[in-house]
Amino acid sequence: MAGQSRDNSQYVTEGKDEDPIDFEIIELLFFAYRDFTSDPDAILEKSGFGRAHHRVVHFVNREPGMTVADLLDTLKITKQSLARVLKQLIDSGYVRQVTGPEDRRQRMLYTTKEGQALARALAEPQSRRIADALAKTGPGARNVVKRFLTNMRNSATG
Amino acid sequence: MAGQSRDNSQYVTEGKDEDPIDFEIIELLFFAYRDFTSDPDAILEKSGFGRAHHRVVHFVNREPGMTVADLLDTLKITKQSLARVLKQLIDSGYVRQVTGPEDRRQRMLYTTKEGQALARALAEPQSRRIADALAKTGPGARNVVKRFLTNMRNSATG
DNA sequence: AAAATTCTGTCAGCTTTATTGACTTAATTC
DNA sequence: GAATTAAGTCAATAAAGCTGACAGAATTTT
Repeated sequence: MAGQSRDNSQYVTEGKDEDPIDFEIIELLFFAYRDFTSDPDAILEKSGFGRAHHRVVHFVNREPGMTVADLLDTLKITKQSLARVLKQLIDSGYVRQVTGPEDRRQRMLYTTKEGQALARALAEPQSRRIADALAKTGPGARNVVKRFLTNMRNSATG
Repeated sequence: MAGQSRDNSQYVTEGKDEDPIDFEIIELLFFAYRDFTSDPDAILEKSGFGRAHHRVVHFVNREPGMTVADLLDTLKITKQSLARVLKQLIDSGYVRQVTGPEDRRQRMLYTTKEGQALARALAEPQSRRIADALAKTGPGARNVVKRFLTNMRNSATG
């Protein structure tokens, strides 16, 4: 299978009788998301936390009082995976638990003030990146992007 | 939620009149990307591969003849991380290496026919998801989304 | 020609984030 | 009272990344 001046025509199956694949947007999504998630990493490193902590702080902050089961369902990870991360956040004072007022088996989750500040600090560069990108894209971009992203979800219906 | 009022003043550098944070699009991006990447996972599981393999096959397929260094630069991972994944793909017959015709230290990477088929199979559900989402979003969506995603990248200039 | 650098590959060990399975405690429901 | 549920924990494992160190082959510089 040698060397130079190979016959590469075998690889050019692109666009024969097959459906075209939207490689362009697939790649744009990959790069956009990679850079988007790189924003908070510097902050997380200082706290000794990782992306898993980021997600937990974010969602608890967004939906105060959510239970552990709620969080598991949102993140779609296992209880044991969450346990480590959640414990660290609680021990560090970013998240606290309150026994459910109706069902006392439940633990309702809340961010502390520090947790809120952390969530905000992490979201801030991401929010700025989004705002800049939308501004560059033009008026009306926000609405289109919002609808597109919503439609990309599994549960999207319209 | 009766809080013990601990001294939480450490992180409270930003007060009440803060910039609004675009939590909405941050979350939409998270969910959209999570579901988007979940598409190929079923296929990968059958092959015994993971997302790392996916990325390698994808980019080698998109840019045939790219060198190992090119790939490292694209993926932004280390040589040692790539090594494991790349070796498995070569051993399984999805990717092959050709000694660089000019610089013989280089290894130019190509997908085999099987590699092309795999790349296509992985991209297909993602492409369909994108097409459906764009169609639901409306005419002109593709262009707006493309510009937005481009602008989300670190290197974006306009 | 010799030395330095570059491209690739590999060994060894570590970290983060996830997994499954099994079990416990406490609280609620049947 | 028994069964179920919410949460927590212990143990073992896996995927995918990391750093550091080193080696072979090829190229470039001196």
